[in-house]
Amino acid sequence: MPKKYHHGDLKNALIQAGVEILAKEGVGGLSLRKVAQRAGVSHSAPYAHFPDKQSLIAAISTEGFNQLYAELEAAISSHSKNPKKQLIEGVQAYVHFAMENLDTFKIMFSGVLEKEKDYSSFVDISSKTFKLVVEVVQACQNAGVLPAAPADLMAVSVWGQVHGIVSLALEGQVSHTVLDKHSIQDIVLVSIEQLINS
Amino acid sequence: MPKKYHHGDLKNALIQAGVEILAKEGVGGLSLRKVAQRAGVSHSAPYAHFPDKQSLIAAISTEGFNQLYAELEAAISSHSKNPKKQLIEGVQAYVHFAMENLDTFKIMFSGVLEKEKDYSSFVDISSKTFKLVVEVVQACQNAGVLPAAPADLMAVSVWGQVHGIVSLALEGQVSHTVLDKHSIQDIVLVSIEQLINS
DNA sequence: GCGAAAATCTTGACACCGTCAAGATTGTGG
DNA sequence: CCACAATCTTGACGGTGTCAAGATTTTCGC
Repeated sequence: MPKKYHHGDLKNALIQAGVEILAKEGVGGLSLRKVAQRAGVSHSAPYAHFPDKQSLIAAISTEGFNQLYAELEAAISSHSKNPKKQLIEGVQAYVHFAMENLDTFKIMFSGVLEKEKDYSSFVDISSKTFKLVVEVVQACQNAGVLPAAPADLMAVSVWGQVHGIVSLALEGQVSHTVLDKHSIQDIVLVSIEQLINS
Repeated sequence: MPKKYHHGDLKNALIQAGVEILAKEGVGGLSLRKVAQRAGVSHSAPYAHFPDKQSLIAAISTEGFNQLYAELEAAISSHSKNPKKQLIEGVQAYVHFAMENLDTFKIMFSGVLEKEKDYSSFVDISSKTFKLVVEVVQACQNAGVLPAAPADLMAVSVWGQVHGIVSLALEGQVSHTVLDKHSIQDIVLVSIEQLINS
C-alpha cells in the first residue's frame, strides 16, 4: 500500500507524530512545524501530504474515530447474545477511550476541526460509529431493555447522555461533590440505567 | 465601579470586542491583536488588564456563563410552582443559549480554556449554575417527576443528557436521518422525557 | 494642590506559527 | 533511459503571543 519515497511513509508518520504531541502537550501545543520536526523532515514537508493544518487534524481525528470504533465493536461483539450487556460494555468502552486518549477525544469532538463535512473519510467513520450505536440500541429495544421510540432518536439520547457527562467531567464542570464520591464510569452507568426499563 | 483612565473601561471593552470577533470569525479567528485593534488600542494594551490570552478567554467564558445563568434563572422563575415545567423551560433555555451564542458556547465548554480552575470567577459562576440545576432537579424529585437518586448525581445525568445532545449536534455528529425530521429542541425534549417518571 | 508612585497605554522587538514559491532530489512509467 | 511526477528543502511573508522599555495619565499621601 504505502510506497517508499524519500522518507518511507511520511503521511502516517506525521499522523503518529501528531498523536504523540497531542498526548504530550495538548491541543494548544500541536503545530505543523513540531509535527514535521518530530517526523524528522523540514517544516513544510507536510504540505506534500496535507493541504493545510486542518487537514492533518482531520486525519488525526479520523484515526481516533477508527480506534474508538474498533474498541466499541470489540466490547459489543463479546456479548452478542445479551443486548443490555452490549449497551453497558459499549458505554464503558466509550468512557474508557475518552479517558485514555484525552486530547485525541477533545480534537474529535471539540470543534477544533472546523469544517468536518469536507473530510469524507472522517464523515464515513463517524457515521459508521453512529450506526453501531443505533444497532445496539435497536437490539436493546427488541429485548425490551430500552423504550420503543425510533431507534435513531433513542441512539442520540443514549450517546448524548454518555458523551455529555464525559465532556462535562473532562471540562471540570462536574461538581466535586459528585466526583469525590463516584468515578466517571459509575456516574455514567448510573445515568444510563435511568434510561433502561426496569 | 470602573474608573476612567485613558480609554475609559478598556477591560470590559476588550471582553466585548472578543465576544464580537468570536461571533463573526469563530474561535479560530480570535486573536489578542484583533481584539485590541477593535477596541481601538495598541496591540499590547490588553496586557494591562489580562496577563495572557487564556485570561481574556476566561473572562469571555465567565461573561458567557453569567448570561447563561441569567437566562436559566429567568426561564425557571417564571414557573416556580411547577417543577416539571421549570425543568422543561430550563432545558429549552439551555438549548436556545447554545444555538444563539454558538462560539461563546464552544469557548465555554470545548476545552479552549485550558486551566479553568485557575480563574476563580469562572469557577464561581459555573458552580453556581450547577447548583441551579441541582435545585430544579430536587424540586422535580420532590414532586415525583424525577427518580429519587441523589440530587447532584441526577443533576449530572440531566445536564449531561442535554449538554451531550447539543454538543454532538453542533459538532455535526447527529445523523441527518435524525436532524432532517426533528429540531434539536425536539430531540432534547424527547430525550429528557425518557428520564421523567411517567 | 503637589509630587511621588502606581496604573495605563505605546512602541519596538523576539520567537513561533501557517502558508506559499522556487528549486533540489528521488522514484516511476513509457 | 529519460521525461515526468511525487516528494522534500530552503527561504520568505504576514500574523501571532509575549515581553521590555518608556511615555502618559491618574491617584493618593502630605
